[in-house]
Amino acid sequence: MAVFDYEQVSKLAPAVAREQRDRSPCSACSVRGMTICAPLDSQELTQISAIMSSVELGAGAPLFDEGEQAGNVFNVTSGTIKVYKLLPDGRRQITGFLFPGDFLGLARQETYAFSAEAVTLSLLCRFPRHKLEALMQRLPKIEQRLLSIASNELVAAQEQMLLLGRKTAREKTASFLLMLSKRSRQRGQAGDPVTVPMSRTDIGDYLGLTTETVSRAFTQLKQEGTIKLLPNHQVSLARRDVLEEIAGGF
Amino acid sequence: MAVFDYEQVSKLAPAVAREQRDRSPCSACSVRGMTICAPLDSQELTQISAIMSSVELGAGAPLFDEGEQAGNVFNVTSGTIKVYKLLPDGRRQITGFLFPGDFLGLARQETYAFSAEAVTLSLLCRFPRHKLEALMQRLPKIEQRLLSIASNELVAAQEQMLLLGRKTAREKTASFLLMLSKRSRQRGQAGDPVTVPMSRTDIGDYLGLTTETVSRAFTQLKQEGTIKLLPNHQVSLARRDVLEEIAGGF
DNA sequence: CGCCCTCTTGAAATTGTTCAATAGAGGTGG
DNA sequence: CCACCTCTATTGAACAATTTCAAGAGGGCG
Repeated sequence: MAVFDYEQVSKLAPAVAREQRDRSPCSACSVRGMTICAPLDSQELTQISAIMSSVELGAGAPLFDEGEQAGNVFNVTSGTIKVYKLLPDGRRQITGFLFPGDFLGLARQETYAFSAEAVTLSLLCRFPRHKLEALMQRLPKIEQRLLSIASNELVAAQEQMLLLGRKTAREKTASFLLMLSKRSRQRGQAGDPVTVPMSRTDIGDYLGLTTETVSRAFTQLKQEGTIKLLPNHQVSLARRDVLEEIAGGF
Repeated sequence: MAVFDYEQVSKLAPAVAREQRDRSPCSACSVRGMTICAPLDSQELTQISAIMSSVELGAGAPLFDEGEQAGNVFNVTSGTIKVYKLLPDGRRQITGFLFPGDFLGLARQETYAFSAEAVTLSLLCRFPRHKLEALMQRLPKIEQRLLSIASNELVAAQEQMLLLGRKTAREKTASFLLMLSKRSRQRGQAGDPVTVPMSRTDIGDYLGLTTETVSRAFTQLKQEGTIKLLPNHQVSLARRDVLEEIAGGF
């Protein structure tokens, strides 16, 4: 019986979340150094893995919806997740994209304050909230780590508010590409031909723009030679310096 | 010698921060129940007050600037503080207004990620960061409180991103007034004739609009009878239901 | 190989900005 | 206490950026 026997049902998107318990999944975890698990020793990892289960989501599969009982928190181990809020008439604001190593569900409320959905095929570690909270009592390191994560998210959120409130479409797009590049490097991947797994619509909903405006901004940057659009959702930041100049302080 | 002998030098704005140490200031604190001090008993309050000092800022006085060494964290006890980020060319995004009971400076970085400045005459409690961190080791309740505060701020930040990215000027303005009203009630003050201490420019920089657009939105809401503009920075939410309808999900 | 969905491109419409001028409010000094 | 002065708010008109509406092109999957 294989240890990592994630069943492959999730290609059929939007698919239902698949899950599975697992004996020692953390030892092979490629993102442990960046997650809430980072400060834990192997004995503590055993404790946290005891309350953890795995979830696999196909592209487009929902993880949870805003307003739903917030029973779990998650750690992304592979793929891309988007987190968003809706207005009553359906307008959508994506408040963040999550990549491997990112933590999800920090809000200390009864219900989720946002919805979460897979952009691509994704794997996550799931922790029942009440169990993680119990564990935090014994391992204050986890709580400290969460505070540190929350602080970083707060800084990022303010940066995003600056972008949404004060940057032009062109500046927003440049900032977005640099953000993707930076985060790709943070998790040890290439920073230059950067993978852009999400649709133009998703990018627009993240930047407070329409699909069309995002498309035009990409086209303009491409025609100037600042970026190159490559196959397979790859974008080359041909002139990173120019991009940084345009983005203005990212 | 009076216990609360804050010297009155701050009328001359932009004034330099005034400060003063104090023996037992917390006992008279009117916002203790909402701050980081909330979970502490009187013995613990003594400990935290030992590392605290008071700061008074006149209207317009800066508290700190983005990029500055982040040596202190603060608790607002009276007045209004604005927190903002700037683009290289001077465009400004106000990422939050802080009122009595609010905590400031949570970011766990070497330097402040934003600037802070008094909107009105304000009083704050100041804690040297390294001392507060040392105290947190002994009083994990404080750390838990900070995590709870950070979570709430994160939820608010996402709400603000939805506003900035997807709401119209009219919707933003309605949301803003409701936010002020809600927070006024949270600290036990009237929710209806709400005080709007900040300028139209500040409101614009908070909502991602210009002064003129904010002014026009106020005028329109006034002419419809949804709000009434009263003297002394007061606004009556004559038709709160309509305002909520316009704001859309606040 | 073809179909469907996403992306791109164009033109018109709209929202919000910019520029400009007036009105109002608060504070100061006579 | 009143008049003045300055800063803020309001209003108007022209302009610009982005959105909306509408086709067409491209790419990936079955």
